[in-house]
Amino acid sequence: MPTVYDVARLAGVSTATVSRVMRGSDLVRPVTRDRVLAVIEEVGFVPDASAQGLSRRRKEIIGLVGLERGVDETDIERDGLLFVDVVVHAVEAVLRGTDTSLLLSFGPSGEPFHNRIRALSGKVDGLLVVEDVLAPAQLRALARRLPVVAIAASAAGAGLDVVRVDNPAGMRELTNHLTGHHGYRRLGFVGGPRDAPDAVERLSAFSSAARTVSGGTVDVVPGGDFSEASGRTAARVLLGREAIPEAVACANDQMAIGVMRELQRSGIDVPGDVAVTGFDNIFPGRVVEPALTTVGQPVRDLGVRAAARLLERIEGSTEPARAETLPTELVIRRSCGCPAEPKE
Amino acid sequence: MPTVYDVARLAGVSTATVSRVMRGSDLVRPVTRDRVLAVIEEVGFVPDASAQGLSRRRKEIIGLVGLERGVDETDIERDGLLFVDVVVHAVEAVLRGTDTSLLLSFGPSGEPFHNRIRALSGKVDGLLVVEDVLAPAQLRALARRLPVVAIAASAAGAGLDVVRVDNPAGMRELTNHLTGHHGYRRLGFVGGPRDAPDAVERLSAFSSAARTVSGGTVDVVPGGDFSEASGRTAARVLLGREAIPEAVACANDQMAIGVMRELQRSGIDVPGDVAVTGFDNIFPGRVVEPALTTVGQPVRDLGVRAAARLLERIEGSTEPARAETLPTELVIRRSCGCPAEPKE
DNA sequence: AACACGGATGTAACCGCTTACAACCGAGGA
DNA sequence: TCCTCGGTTGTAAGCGGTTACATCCGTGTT
Repeated sequence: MPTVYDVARLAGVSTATVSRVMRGSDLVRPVTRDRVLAVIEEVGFVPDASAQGLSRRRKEIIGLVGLERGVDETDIERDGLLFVDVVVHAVEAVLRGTDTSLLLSFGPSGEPFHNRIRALSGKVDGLLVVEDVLAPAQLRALARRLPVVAIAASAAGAGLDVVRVDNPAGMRELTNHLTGHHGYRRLGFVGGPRDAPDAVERLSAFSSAARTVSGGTVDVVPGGDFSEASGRTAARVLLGREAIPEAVACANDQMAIGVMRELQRSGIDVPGDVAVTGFDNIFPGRVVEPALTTVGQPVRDLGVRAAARLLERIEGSTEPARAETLPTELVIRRSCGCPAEPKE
Repeated sequence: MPTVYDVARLAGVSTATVSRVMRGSDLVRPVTRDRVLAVIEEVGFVPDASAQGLSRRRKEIIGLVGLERGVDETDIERDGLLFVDVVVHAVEAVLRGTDTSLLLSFGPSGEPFHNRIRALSGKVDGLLVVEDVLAPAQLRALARRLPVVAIAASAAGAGLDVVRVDNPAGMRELTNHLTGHHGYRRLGFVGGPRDAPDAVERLSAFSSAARTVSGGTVDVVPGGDFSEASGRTAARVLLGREAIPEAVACANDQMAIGVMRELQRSGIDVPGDVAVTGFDNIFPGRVVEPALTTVGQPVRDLGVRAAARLLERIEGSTEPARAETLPTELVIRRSCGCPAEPKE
């Protein structure tokens, strides 16, 4: 691999000049610049990022760490992809306008992954942390070492930048639709993983909203893992109850799809006998039968805002840390009992 | 940020010893090691990866570059996620057992992205290239600079490691099912992007297989972009034909779903009037009505094998470059005209 | 003609870690 | 007692860029 020294020698200049050309400095005579560029092109010189990073104290890399949920490989392949991947693509899109790249790492929360993240922190200029991969204390320790922005994390706590979605508002809106517009009273809820703050927030918002209407009851099936399979399991649990709720809300769309399919398999009509709703507004929810009523969240924006914020921090922004909450949107389709939408 | 020098001073040893402790060398007296570790823990020392990389000539980072297709952000969010993301997760899973991390970058093929990749090559020890992001010549130039493994690339050409899927075999098997088992003769095909070698291979395999049966004709609608929306567009094109094919195969599942939905919207029964099939076996294909008959490909394995191969190359393996072809699997569900599967 | 000045270029120190080699130390052997 | 030897630790030279500072050179001044 050619180095600046090789280029300098071949172009008959010093390494300083080569470096100046690479970085686009304007105090190089055009004729010199061209000579250097020609050599660079000829030998295919690409600067070593480690050397640059060491010298400039800037690696031009940010990291993103998130949870890897499915234990079953097939699950990962089929179900687990949506949330974090959308965030990744959004972040990458923001980075496309800069010189920095995205390093990523997934893992199950726990000691080994924590160590991995620690080592990773030596490779990057800043870190995006998705959901609760780290305990609050660990997160805070990390944030002392380098800029950190949390995405969809519960640890809104003091002095941390967080970007998240307004789960309570979305859930309230959905609940009002179910209890107000449709008049359902006996409600059910299929919960998600405990380490997903989103899931926790959704459940509590649903419960409290549901209980404000007179006669509203909530039958909670906890402990899903956001997969379609766990939705089916939850449906079986509900089928074993004395009375099945009139409407079942789920902590995310995939579980909702699982619930619907399992109910249908048992001859129950959705939404005729039981209404089912999701949360997230992912693609499959549009194509299932009946189409899924859900709450849409601006996942992509989540990534965009978090990336932008992190870049500012890396640039040295010192404005106080702040939690940014993005709005959700109720998406009414047919699984709640509403008629088919006119459009489409 | 504390450095080895700080740690060395505080522990009363030399930087060499600190380094030896960090790297787990066995020629450090246990008592010394413990003292050093205590200091490391206390000051929260994390080695700077740039300095390590420079010194060791190893960055412990590999890159993955792939195409970003959807121009429309919404499309990306809803449709575009599956193939490359599965690969990413698979690669990441392999890396989890090592000290190396994954750097990734997406972009539309073209000059700007090529430059980005070039710069990126200074940050990594090796590169995974998904589909045809680069022209063969560029790919080859890259491969001269550092280890490269191509995934699902057409450039099987000389001297390049490639891991891919046996599209022709899968397509042949599917075609045989349609023409043999079901006896369809007037066939249609909805093609994918020209820069997706998979799409190209699938089309040509389908065409040649279909034409080997007597009376087999193929009505090709080219130029889809793998999105559901482009499937709908293709369906509209087919609806404008004098005669709609008896069976329409699509270059991927998402387009197949689009085709089905658009046909159904026009009152056409699938599979009663027209059979539709996909390719990929993604999650939504299982939940649509009718469930989609498709060809499953081991996307995850693609990532796993490619990552493993790249790591070997980085370790210095000099065995000759080789193309590895993974098998596909016919997944029969209902959209081809077969009755519902007994199980599930 | 001597001199000041500013633009272009070169010199060399430094970024933080690794590692070849040197130095040191205590124990065992002659 | 002196030497050898193996195990432990220290010294210092890189790794490949960047950049503060020094140097050089051609003009314009006086």
